[in-house]
Amino acid sequence: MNGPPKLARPDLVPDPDRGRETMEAQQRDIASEARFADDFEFDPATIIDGPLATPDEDPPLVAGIDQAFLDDRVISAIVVSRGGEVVERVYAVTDLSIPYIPGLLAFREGGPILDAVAELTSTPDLFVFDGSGRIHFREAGIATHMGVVLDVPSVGVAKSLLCGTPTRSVEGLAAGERVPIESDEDVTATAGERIGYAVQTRQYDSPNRHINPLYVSPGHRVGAATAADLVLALADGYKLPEPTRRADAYADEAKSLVDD
DNA sequence: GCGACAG
DNA sequence: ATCTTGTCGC
Repeated sequence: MNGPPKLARPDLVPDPDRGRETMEAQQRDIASEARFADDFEFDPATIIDGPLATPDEDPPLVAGIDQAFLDDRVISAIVVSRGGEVVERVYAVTDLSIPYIPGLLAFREGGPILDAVAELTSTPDLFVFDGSGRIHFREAGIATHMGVVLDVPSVGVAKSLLCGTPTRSVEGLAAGERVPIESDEDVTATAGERIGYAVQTRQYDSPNRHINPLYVSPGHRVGAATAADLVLALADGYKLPEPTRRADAYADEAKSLVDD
C-alpha cells in the first residue's frame, strides 16, 4: 500500500509525436542520466523465484512487465511477485500512436507502460522489462528509459541482440553460462564497454538442437554482471525469467478479456 | 543504394 | 509483436 513509484523525471517521459531527431536526442539525455552500476536497497543474493530455502526469508518485490497487442491498442501488464508468490497484477489499455521502429521502442510502448505503472498499489524493488536496456544504439533501451523516468532499479531482457558484439560464440552455451556483450561501432558514445550479457537460463541435453540465449542488460541502477545474476536467479526451468512469463500470460489473459 | 536492427 | 496445429526429438 505504498503506491506506485512517482515520475522522477516527467520531462523525460517518451513522447511519440516529436520526430526522430528529438527522440534520439532525448535518448542521449536518458543515457547520461542512467547509472549502469548497482545502486539499490535490496540484497541481490536474496532474489529468488520459487520455493524458499528457509521459511523466514523475505525476498524483494519484483515486477515483470510485458505487452500484448490488439489492433492499434496495447495491453500493458505488470505482475508483481515476492519469492515466486504473486502480490499484485495490473494492466492498462492504451491507444498506440507510432509503429515499431528499431531503436525507438520506448516511444511506442513507454507511455503505455507508465499507464500500467500508475495502477500499482505496491512499490516493486526491481523492474524486469521485455527488451533491451543498455544494449542499445544510444544506450537508452526501453528498460533504461523507464528506469530513469521512474528512478527505479531495472533490467532489460531481450530474446535477440539489437546491437553490440559477444566476446565469443554464444551457440550452445550450457544453462547458467553467460558471455559478455561489448559495445561496438553501432553503439555510439562508448567503445569496448561491457553493456550486457548473453545469458543461458536453459539448455537442452541433446547435442542436436539448442536454445538461444537471452540478452540481458542493465536498465538503471543495476550493473551488467548483477543484471545477469538476477535474471538467472529469477529463471525457473524456462528460458524466460518467471516475472516475465507471468506478465506475458497476464497480458494475454487481459487481451482476451478486453477483446471485442 | 545496401545493410540491419528489441517488440 | 501477431497469425496458429501439429510435430520432431528426448
